Amino acid sequence: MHIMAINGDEMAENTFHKLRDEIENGIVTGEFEPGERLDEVQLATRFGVSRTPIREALLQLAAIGLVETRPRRGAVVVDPAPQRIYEMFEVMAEMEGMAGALAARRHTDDDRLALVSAHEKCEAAAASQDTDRYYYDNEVFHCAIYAASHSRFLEEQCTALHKRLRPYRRLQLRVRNRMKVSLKEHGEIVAAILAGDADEARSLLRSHVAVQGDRFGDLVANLGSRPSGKLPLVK
Amino acid sequence: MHIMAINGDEMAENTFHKLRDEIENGIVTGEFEPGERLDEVQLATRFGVSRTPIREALLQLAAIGLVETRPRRGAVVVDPAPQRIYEMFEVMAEMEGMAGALAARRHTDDDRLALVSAHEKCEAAAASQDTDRYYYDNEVFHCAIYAASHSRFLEEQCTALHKRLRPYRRLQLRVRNRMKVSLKEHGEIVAAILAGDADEARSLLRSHVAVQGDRFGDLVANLGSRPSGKLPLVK
DNA sequence: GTCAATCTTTATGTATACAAGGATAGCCAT
DNA sequence: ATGGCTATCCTTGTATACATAAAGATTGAC
Repeated sequence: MHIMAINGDEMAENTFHKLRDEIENGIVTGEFEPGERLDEVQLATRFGVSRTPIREALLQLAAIGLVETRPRRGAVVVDPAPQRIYEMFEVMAEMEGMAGALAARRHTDDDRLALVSAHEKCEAAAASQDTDRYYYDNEVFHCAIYAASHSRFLEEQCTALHKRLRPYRRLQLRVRNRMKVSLKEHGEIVAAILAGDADEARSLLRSHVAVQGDRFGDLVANLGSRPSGKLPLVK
Repeated sequence: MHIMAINGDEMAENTFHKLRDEIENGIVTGEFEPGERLDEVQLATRFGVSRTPIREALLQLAAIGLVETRPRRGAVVVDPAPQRIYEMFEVMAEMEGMAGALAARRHTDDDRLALVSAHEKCEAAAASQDTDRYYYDNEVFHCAIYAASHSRFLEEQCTALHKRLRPYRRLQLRVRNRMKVSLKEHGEIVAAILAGDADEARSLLRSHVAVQGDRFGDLVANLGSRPSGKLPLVK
């Protein structure tokens, strides 16, 4: 009798799975900068494995859209233009709005608890001016909404996009007072969802996530201060 | 026959690229049935290559969500439950609605031409009762809307989801009169977009794509009769 | 001194080899 | 005969080897 510690989701991962998560994490964390070349042998030696699982990880990341591969030229971390980042937020806003609308209609008691709990944690983080903690709790909050939509597929799509936008979301928090404003919007969103007001939840979430008006300018401005943009070496 | 505009970027693909497209095509075509196991050596011998590029192709397809890989157990074609298919259409409806809304606001003269032209081709196909042709022209029509949204990212997302839903969309066309109804809706959608009525375009596209009410029942019913007919796909 | 062509080098892409974990079938016990 | 255990085989997962194209360096010409 083995004790199967595997709970629904399987923890049994292969090497390339772990590598994929590791590299993916490195990308959204910023350890691997946008535009940076991801050398296979370099990564292989760094992680103490052969090139094979590295390649497999990189190809999966390429399929997701986190890296780009040019034939015979290897993989580089994607470096989306501001326009594209804007488009991504635009789509994200729509999907979150959808999730909120569905959540307003379909949420269960458990969802209510999770949502309120996540919101309270955000409040605590904001009260203690802990940006990092707010950054994390904010993610939990949004994921709670995805879950409450009771659409597994939508939840997956939202989570994936959310992950890709992680670096830029973080930049946004650096804008003055953004945390306070964000928290206030969270409160209204929770109220709308709990009240079952789908339309209100949708529009609130849409504008909460969208990067419009000044916020787009703020984002672009912060992009510049990013250590990225490896300038092509002038010979 | 698409006219794949080669825009500066080279089409120079590697073996695993071609294999990926080949297998992906086989999946959406129905050659590889849902739930079918994809044996690596079998595919390797079939395509006359080694296991390496096959694995790379399968892993990319796994990242996209067209196949599932269980550790040490190989890859199988995903076989989504009706509930999940419904969810996918639900999300697709929202995204198409968004594309339509953006298209209504942002479309250029070229977009108008492409849209009207695609619509007319659909009319011709419907008039000649050519289901296969309608199926293809319908895709072109929807892609024209994505393009008119002038959001490259949204366009990509829509195209990807559209591709994944291909098999089920085809099933829907088998429902009596669906082609006629679909065409009528297209006409209204075109009118709304050309008129610049974003809200109308959104709601029309939403209900055009969504699988609600009877249509969900029709879909599920047709799912059962699937394995019999390998879907001939107009390429 | 600059530019270009060719050679060298280095990294990618594919094939093959090796290791290890399931699956299956056969055998033993109840 | 049936249930469980074990041994074998087969497939996946990873490492290594080899081929080839692209980037860089070196040398020669103008």
